[in-house]
Amino acid sequence: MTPSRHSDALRAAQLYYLQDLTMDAIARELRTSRSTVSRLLSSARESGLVQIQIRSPLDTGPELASMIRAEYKVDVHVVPVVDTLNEAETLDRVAMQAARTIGPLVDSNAIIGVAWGSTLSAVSRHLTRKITHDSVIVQLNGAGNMQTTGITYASDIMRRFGSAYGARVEQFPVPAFFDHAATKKAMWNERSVQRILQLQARMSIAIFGVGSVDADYPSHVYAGGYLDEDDLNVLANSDVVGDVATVFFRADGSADGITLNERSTGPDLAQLRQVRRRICVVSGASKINGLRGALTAGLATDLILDEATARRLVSFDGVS
Amino acid sequence: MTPSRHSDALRAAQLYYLQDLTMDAIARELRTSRSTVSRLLSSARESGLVQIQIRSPLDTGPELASMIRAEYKVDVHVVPVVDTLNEAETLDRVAMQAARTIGPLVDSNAIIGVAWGSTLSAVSRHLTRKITHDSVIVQLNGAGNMQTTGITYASDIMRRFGSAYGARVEQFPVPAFFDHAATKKAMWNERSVQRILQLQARMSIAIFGVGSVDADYPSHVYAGGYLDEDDLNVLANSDVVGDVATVFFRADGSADGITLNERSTGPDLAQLRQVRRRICVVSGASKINGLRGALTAGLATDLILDEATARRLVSFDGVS
DNA sequence: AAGCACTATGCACAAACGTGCAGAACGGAA
DNA sequence: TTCCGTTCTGCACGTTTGTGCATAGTGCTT
Repeated sequence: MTPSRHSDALRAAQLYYLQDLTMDAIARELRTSRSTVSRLLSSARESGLVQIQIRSPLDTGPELASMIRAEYKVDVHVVPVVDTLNEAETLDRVAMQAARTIGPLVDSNAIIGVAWGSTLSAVSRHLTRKITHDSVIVQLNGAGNMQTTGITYASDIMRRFGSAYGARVEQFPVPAFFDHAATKKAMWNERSVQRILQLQARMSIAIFGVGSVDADYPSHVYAGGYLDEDDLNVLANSDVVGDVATVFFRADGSADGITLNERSTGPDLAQLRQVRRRICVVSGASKINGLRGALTAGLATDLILDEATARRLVSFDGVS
Repeated sequence: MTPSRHSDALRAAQLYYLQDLTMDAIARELRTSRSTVSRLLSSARESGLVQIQIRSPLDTGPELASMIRAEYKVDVHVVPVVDTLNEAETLDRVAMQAARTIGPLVDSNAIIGVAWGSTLSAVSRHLTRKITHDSVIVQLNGAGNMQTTGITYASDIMRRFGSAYGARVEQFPVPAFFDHAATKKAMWNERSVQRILQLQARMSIAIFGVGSVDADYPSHVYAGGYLDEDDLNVLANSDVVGDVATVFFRADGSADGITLNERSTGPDLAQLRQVRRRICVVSGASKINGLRGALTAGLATDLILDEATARRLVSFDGVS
């Protein structure tokens, strides 16, 4: 009974959230049982019919969020955590809040660029549904590596985004890094690749994590067989601090002359900065160096991170 | 303890609405009692920190809302009502939903034009707080009449808007109608009046009800001593169907040649149509004729009305 | 320092809510 | 029509949440 059920859900949501009736009262109004109303409301939230968002006041005293906001000119969402939480639990919380924060930003006709990695994977698992039209999810960078084509991992993430927002999914079926810059150049002229690149150029939202070269638990990129020994050595001996979508940068935000980027498949930083809404999700204080670089480079317009990392971000700034 | 209390509220709201923790769990995390958390969350909702909104899908089958939307090109919010409700209860519901719907549209630096009348009065009583900066509430039309200066009534409405959004309030201290068009012309050149007019010209949101000449319970305008016998007779014998902010119009949406408007203090229809967001709130099916005129005139971008009126609106259209 | 007015807190109880479960209703397929 | 699988519904129970009240805390005045 999808037709009337949907409109019942809308009605119930209006009465509950907009008029503060109790479920009991709504049940009487809809001539059904209270439990059904409870379920209608669940499905209304579930399907994105009801949107709950938290607008952190932009001016709250000298707090973490506002300090970071002032320093880096980004919209900050600090996820509260308690120190008894471990890495995985923290990631889960951050991902959940990120998913819910992204929801309201997504709209019809959006082109949403999505990177991959453990952070994005976690986020994708917590997305709340929201019905949109003619939206597209486009993969930001290739995911193939020397062992696998990377299909399953990255495409699961993409697929979850797609189904949460009812959007078309456009994969980017190339390796994360080419072995030879020349191959990349050649591929970039292929029409199948051009199509993806042109979508990327028209992105209205980009969502990504950051990799940090010196993280305690190195990101997929640094550990997952994407780069060989030589590459890793070069990285370690350079002043690269991290990456976004497999594009590397230094602490000062610069990326020029980093040869690895010539073989990488992610959007270059200048192009990324063109995107109206660039959402960076970070969990785990050990990513701090990569994060600072990304912020300095102006890669993000919105930052969602856990409290512990936020604290380190500002204390570092104070020291330096 | 406003500083930490506020940030506790934010934290609680994030944990509750964004991460689905129970209040109990949040209480432990904040080292306080569950009841305090309950109260923190109340105040977070209360103060507009948490925004709940319902996005009615724009494409739901052949329903009331979408029929009206298609016909008049407005964003429609139909307020569900049961037929056991009387006029006053319906108005209350509509007003409540209107207030909550308006909330998310208000933002910092907004200039919000507000009319007066029983509908607006009801709406003003249900506004939810939302902190904004440098917003202004500006009165759309004068409220003085032959008995009183209209100060208390209209200014209560304005004041409530102002305090809900933390906005400056700009009253319009003139009568609703001048006795002589010439006086209006003269006053319109006064600098004190000019200031208000210029604010009105820069409005980003306008909120108003409609008056209908043949309503069962005539609006304030037609009954409150704003117009004398002669005026009312002229109206009754003309083809005027209603008014918005004391500016009259015909069923076809036209207003040219209606002499009363030359003495009225509301913004003329062309000017009103310049406003980006024009929110019309209507409760009570007897206002149908005025409403149709207003919609035909393209005065509203958003319409909030009760279900019964919505139903009559489309059935009329079907018949004619 | 004491007194006072006001606000915030936790307790305890009542109200409101979510959900497993069993039965009803529905929608094909035979 | 009957059967079976699926979905929807209401009940009953346990959990979660709101709130009046007494108490503790806070800041301001004298």
